[in-house]
Amino acid sequence: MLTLNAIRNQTKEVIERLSKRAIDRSSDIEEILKLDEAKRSKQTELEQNLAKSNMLAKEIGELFKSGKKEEADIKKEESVKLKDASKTLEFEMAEIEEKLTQKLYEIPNTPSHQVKLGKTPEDNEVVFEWGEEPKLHKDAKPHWELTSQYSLVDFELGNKITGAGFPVYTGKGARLQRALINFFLDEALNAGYYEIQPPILVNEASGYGTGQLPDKEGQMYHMTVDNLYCIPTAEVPITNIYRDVILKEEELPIKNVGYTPCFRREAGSYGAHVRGLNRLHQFDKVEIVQIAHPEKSYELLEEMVEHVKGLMMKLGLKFRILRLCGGDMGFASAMTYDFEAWSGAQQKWLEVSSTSNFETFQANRLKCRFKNKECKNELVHTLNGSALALPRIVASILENYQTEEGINLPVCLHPYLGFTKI
RNA sequence: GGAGAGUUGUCCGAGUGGUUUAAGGAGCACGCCUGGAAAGCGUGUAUAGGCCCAAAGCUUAUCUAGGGUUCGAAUCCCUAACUCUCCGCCA
Repeated sequence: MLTLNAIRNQTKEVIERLSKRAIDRSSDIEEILKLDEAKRSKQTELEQNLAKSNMLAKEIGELFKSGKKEEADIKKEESVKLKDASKTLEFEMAEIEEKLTQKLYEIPNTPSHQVKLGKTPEDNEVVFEWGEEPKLHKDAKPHWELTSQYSLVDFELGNKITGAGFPVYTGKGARLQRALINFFLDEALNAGYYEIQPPILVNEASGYGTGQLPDKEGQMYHMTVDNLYCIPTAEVPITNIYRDVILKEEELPIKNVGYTPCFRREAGSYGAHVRGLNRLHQFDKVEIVQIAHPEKSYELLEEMVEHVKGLMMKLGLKFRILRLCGGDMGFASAMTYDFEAWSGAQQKWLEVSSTSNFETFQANRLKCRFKNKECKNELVHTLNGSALALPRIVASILENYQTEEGINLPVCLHPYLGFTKI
């Protein structure tokens, strides 16, 4: 959620930055400003009333004490009248306030200056590309055939136990998963991240904190009996650690890493592009999260990008980095880099990481602040990125490293695997 | 799941309807004192808002949360969350 302060004091800049999402939000902003003003005038009126009531109550107390009951009764009547007036004002104010927050919730984050104006994925900028086209033999197969040929993933079995999109990893497939998770975690630890193992069910407040609620309610699995949600990403519990927290400036930046399974309903997406491991309801991901000083956040975003880059290079997978255009960015993001791994047999790019700076958008909802040099509380910036999401990495590895004699796994994984080849 | 007890500021802790404008203590910060430190003394010590160009000042709300009773609620009533103890169940 954008801060009212920004909308009020930097109106022009907010509208300008929002326009990069290829939608004009100026009328919404105008409405917010109007509602804000209306709310404030009601509030002033209400508070003056309350101040009077408080004074009267005190006077009545003193009159009672000195035994002047009749005078007290007169003041009582006055007080009752004031109270009615206050109730009306309070109601009116609450009504305006609700409209205001509703409107605020609907406004996406303002893209950073570096983000290009654009509407669709075609407008995204490729900022980096690395690796060579794998030389595959003529019978090279897509990963969903390899997984069944080598008994790595059983989609049918998952279908039986749970449903489509919940694969069962078996044998070397399961061990590859475990190796990747450990590799990603160790790499993050070496880069200075602190490991967290969070709950994978979260409450409503956490959903609101990172912005999954109310807008993306349909994306999460919801346990209605206990009103808990399955996390769609470790970002939700790990960032919510800092909900309602005031940090010391010297604690920043906080760098956390966590592995969790992730659950996404992905309602309405079926067909060829969800084949095999391309899109699942449950998948594994190692996530890096940073809580940053506002002046340092973009530097740290680049640092995170470098970290993910390093992972891809060690895995030896051809990949590219996109800086998303305004229209393709997530609702809460101010700037996002997507990493795409090349899938040699499918001949297409698969998104394997999304690394973003949310600036104060999440921090505002989370109420995560730090005490700055003037001892004032200031909102932090939050950042996160996948480092990395497993299924599509597995797909790329299997497809790109396949030979007629089997699949040669990346050297960096050997110590984690206990075997080198499938 | 059942029964009981609890939740007050950074922390401890007093407080059963009106000088609570949240006592007192500890911690922390600053100052005095000191050769330096401790002790001692003094001052300060939350959050979110509103009025205001701003500051100063004034003001509202916040004693786990949300409702209610009352002229007036930390205090009384209702609901919920959490913590502790005992019982039950359990990897």
